[in-house]
Amino acid sequence: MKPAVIVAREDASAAEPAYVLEDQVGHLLRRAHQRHAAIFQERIGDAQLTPLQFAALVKLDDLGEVSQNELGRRTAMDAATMQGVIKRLLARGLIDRKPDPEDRRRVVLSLTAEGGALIAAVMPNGRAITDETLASLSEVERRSFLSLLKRLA
Amino acid sequence: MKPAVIVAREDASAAEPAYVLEDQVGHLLRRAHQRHAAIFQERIGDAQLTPLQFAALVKLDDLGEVSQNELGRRTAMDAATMQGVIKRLLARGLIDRKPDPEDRRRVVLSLTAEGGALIAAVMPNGRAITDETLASLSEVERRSFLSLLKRLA
DNA sequence: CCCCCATTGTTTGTACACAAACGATTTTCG
DNA sequence: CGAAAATCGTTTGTGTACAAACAATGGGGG
Repeated sequence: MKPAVIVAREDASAAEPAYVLEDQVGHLLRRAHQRHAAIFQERIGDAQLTPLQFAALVKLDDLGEVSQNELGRRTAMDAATMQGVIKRLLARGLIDRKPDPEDRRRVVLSLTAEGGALIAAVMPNGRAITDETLASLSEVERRSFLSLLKRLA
Repeated sequence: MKPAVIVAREDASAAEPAYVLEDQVGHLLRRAHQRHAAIFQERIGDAQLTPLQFAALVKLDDLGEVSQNELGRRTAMDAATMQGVIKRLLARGLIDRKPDPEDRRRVVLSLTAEGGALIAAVMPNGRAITDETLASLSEVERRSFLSLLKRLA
């Protein structure tokens, strides 16, 4: 026999369920992102390369030449963050930077030969990082998770 | 009639599908986390309170008295990050800090009256932030997403 | 044509995030 | 017991992340 109504609560006198930090999206997103960053660092194969730097190189590889702000929009970085990322990639000689003759506010960014070689070399590691991050999910669960996550972002 | 094999590729000569930045878990986690942080800031109701500070206050409210490292473990912050968070909460008088008589390495943290009042006041906003972050998903999708996300984190 | 307004890139200041190294304790185990 | 190992909190250095304010340039609409 089954009771007509089941009431399960942390505290029977509480009007609302408890606020459990570990169950909040924000906390879980932060921890998942932390874990991914750790996997990235361990597997990318270049100790100096960070997730944002990798993203910038991937996009430059896709797009060829772009302005700094444009690249920022494509990689979801704001202008101030972009500043630092670009500075470090320039210092390593992975990207090139020149003024745009058609718009003197702009600078045009592109990969150097070294940047191109590096991104080609570490791209497979990028795939492996994605796989390992999702390793605890089945193929079906991964697809479902990614599709839901995309709708949140 | 159905062909025996379907091969769909970005580039017929490529051995692997393209690496699309926008489809990678890492990028999506980062963007979802960014969006959540923006919603948090706009809705928490206290301009100075950050997600980590909120998390620390929530946990202190749960636990009563804890050491600094213990609180760090419960909120997924490392010791160095904790340092800054604690410093700012102390400066605002939201938490209290005293040496542990039983272990001279430790300091014991707890909420002050103000800290307790603040956390009680903004807790409902915390719930609203979670709701708004997940607003684009149905009830079933939310449960599914959170359960998958928890397994990743 | 010219002024307003948007865009581009830069700087400064605050707040995570973590590695690495440190001194001071406490615990463990030979 | 006493030395080695672990834990606790701190500091320093690098790298995101974003708000806010800024100068320079570009694009329109009156």
